[in-house]
Amino acid sequence: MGTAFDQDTEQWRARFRNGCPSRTVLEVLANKWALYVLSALRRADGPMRFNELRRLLGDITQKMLTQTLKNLERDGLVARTVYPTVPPRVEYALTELGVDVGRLTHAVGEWAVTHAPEIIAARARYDGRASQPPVPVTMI
Amino acid sequence: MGTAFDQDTEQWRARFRNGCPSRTVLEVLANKWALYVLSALRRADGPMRFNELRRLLGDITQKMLTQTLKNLERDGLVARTVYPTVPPRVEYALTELGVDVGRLTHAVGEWAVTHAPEIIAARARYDGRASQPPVPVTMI
DNA sequence: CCGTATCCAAAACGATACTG
DNA sequence: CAGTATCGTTTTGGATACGG
Repeated sequence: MGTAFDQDTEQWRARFRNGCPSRTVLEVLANKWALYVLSALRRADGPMRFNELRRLLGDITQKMLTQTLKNLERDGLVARTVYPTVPPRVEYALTELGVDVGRLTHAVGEWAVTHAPEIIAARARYDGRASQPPVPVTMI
Repeated sequence: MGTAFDQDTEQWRARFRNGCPSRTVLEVLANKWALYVLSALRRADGPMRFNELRRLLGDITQKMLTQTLKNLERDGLVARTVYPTVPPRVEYALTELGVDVGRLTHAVGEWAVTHAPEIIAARARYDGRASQPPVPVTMI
């Protein structure tokens, strides 16, 4: 028969078997550009056009911007509005949920500002203090 | 000459050029097993041995557990202690920074519990409500 | 202007076999 | 017990060309 410990363990395990919301949220944010697109839209505090985003982000390719925006739209974080003009005009803006995610990423950023230097230092220690490039730690 | 807007834009861009701490933190958490290993060590609230972790996590391979622990150790989140016995005994525990990351992931989990269902619903809407598998949304 | 489609390289992940 | 080494698959990101 299972002990009380086994039951707790099974409960704990169940959270990882699939559908773990923490994982879902991290999947949204963990790809290369999502954080930056979100930040750009948050900064704009209003709708932005496709090429406006592209110029702001600088070195993102069309493919990756399209893909990132599509994912964010799918996840309900960004709203896409198409104006049927010629040439076409497409605007992107944060949804309510997107604004809320922005608060979450801001919290992560706050934590990062104070603790990422410790992570970077730990890495330098682990890597054997050989030829460490000068890392700017004052950014967000 | 640059306008005030251009200067703000350049400042904003500078945060993405490299060394963005938010990115650093997400890199730590975004891989497949880090969150779960962290959670296991947090739950144990003390040192755990390699195979103890392996059994608890269930379907992780040796390779991925080794790799994940190595990364977490490199990032200063987990402390590895080797006892020179035969057979060898190796213990893993959260560092202070690891405990602190635990608080961060807990915050993400809290947000996820309340909002991941909205993300999942948005995906279902976007995907055209075709054959959605029953998703358990009450987990962490 | 706002995308798609295609191809390619690199990285993450997993299965399996072997070692002090 | 606690790993390392190797190999194959899958996923991710980027470059380029083309279309409504």
